[in-house]
Amino acid sequence: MPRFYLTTAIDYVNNRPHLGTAYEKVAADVIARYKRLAGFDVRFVMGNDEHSQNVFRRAAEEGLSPIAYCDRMEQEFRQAWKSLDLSFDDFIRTTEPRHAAAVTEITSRLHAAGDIYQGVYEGWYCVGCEAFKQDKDLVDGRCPLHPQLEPSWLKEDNYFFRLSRYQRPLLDHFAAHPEFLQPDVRRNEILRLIESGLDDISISRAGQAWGIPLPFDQRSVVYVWFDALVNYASAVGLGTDPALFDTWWPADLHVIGKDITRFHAVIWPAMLMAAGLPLPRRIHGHGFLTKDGQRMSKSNPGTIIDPAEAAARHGADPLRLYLTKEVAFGSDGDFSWSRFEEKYNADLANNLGNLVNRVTAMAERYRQGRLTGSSGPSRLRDELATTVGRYQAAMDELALDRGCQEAFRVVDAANEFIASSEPWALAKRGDAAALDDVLWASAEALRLAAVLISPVMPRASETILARLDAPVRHAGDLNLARDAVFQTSGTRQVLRGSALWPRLEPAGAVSPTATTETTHEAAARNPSKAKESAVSAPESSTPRPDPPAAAPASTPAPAGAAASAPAAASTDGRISIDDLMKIDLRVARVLAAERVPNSKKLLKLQIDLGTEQRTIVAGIAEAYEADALVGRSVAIVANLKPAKLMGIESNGMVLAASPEGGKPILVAFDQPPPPGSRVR
RNA sequence: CGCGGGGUGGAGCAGUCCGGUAGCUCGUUGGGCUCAUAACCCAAAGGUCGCGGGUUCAAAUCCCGCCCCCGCAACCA
Repeated sequence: MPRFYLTTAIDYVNNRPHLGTAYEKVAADVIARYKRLAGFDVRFVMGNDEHSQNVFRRAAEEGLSPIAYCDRMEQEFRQAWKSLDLSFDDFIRTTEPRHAAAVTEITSRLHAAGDIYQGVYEGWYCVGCEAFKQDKDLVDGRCPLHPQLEPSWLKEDNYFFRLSRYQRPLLDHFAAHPEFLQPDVRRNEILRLIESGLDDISISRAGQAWGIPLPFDQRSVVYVWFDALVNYASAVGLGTDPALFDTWWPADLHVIGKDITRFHAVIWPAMLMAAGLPLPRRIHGHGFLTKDGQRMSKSNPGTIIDPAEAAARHGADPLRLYLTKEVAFGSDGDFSWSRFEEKYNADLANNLGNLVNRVTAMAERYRQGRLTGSSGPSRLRDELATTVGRYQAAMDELALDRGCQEAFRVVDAANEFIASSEPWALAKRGDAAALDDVLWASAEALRLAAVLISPVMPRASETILARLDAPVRHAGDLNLARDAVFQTSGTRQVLRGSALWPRLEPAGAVSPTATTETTHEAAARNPSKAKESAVSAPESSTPRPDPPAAAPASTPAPAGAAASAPAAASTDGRISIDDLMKIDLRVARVLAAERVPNSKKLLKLQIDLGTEQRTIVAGIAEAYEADALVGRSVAIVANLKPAKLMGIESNGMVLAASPEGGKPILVAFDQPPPPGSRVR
């Protein structure tokens, strides 16, 4: 039996999975299931990436040891994936011994091949990010994410991988294997990148505990990216199980997001070349999902959808169908509930679901469910054969959306066939033989549709096959060559059953907004989680709604550089009146306002505080015209340390409500108080 | 000149690499049918393919210039 080994990107566990992450997994699962359907022995691997410093910090924030935190996240991810019916065969975690063994194996090979050398990495290091920063990443010499922290100039003994050596071999490989990286946009992008020259890359970090030690220098750990890539090999036994490795390596397909193509299409192949291992056959960089046209991002909670919640709403199958059929695999796509419902009604309620109902209803009504086939009408049969061929061609080239369309073309063909052959008229006329043929053929068409759709909607497929009394009805047992073929003869006892996908009625009593509410609420419930963790500095005393979990029984977190507990946070996040009085809130009058050139959100305000005038930069340009603010009274924080924004020093902060996902709304007074008045 | 994506009938998209009838889904309108979840089938209306040049016998597609929209980043103190 031919084999097929495919992987998805492993996920950082510093955040919970969202629909964007789920999109990739669903697509990969559809491919995995399709390959099984097509007769391949499939190994489908997913997993988590756990050696990141973000994870380390995140665990500390939650009061957990890194590994305990990762254990918990594994459960969260597994649960999410389970709710989407993902059929992965293995789940790899980079903290597992088998992974460490593989990383050790690869780094040793690279070292032996002379492709690793020692050097000194020096540069600006931001403690907040725990990362080195390039000069171009710094604004006024400071890390934009942590402007209050002084970056430090660090020197670190580092090991480097001679990536530069592989420019030529990589180009040759790309030339010899046009299918190596898909889609073409990505391929061209990467080719240009390689052609422009490759720098050696640092592959180790000194003085960190969270990671896999370098075999030839235990004081350093392997840099997380280098470590993570190896998972594809460790999951099939590199360094631990040679027989398994020989069976499955090289991978047939890496499914990844377009943002990480360079790691997978440049660094990873070069590593493999250096290690003397064969390269994966194909890498597919898919696009991103947006929510209602907006990029999904933690800083925009309205765009974050919990996959399990989404699947719970109308079932995993319809969600899987949407993700597969409505988004071209490779391009970006959008998800919205209104569109989802539209598609649900069109494809599932009106077409596939209705077809199931009408076919089984006729079988029941005219034949007590008993169908017999002798020789089906050849026109329908031929048409279906062609469609199956197109389906296969599309799926083979990973055009999953087109594959789905072909599957639904089978449904259309069945509906057209029924309309044109009018079984109800045959029944009335008493033409039993013709009626039998039509009923049989309709049921066969429906059975074929169920087979073709099984990779996308495995549960629905099985339900339909069961109702049709199909000889093979378990998704895992289906075989395309055998089961996606129109049978001309046989006997079946068909069952009717209830509607698979009742039509969703728009609006009405339940407003569409009421449904979207759930996600908003979910996000709002835990604002600190929804906020991008990297943005909020560890020392910020943001009140945390969820108290740290009870002290972990396992090893306490090693005290890392920035792993210090949040300062001053008292029991429940509340502050004393003394703390409050530290904040000098004042009324100010806007004397002049102008847009900060080249900025999108910033207004430069000249304000009168009664005793003095100041310049304040406020991020309200999206909501307020500069001119409209002049003369207006605003509330400001007067004793905030100055900060530079777009090169302008801001001395204070204007208070405004910041609705989630919305534009700021200034704090206002019902009558203008004198400038300089204290606000308390 | 920051990086990237996009502008095709009312909506969402395909087609653009490799020029030659502008296609699909939804919606709308009319008709049909009654087995079915107000479903299904047939038909129709509806498009300056963002704008302006150019190449060509022929441009949505190739070339040049421009406009607009959306992400991301730089700026939410």
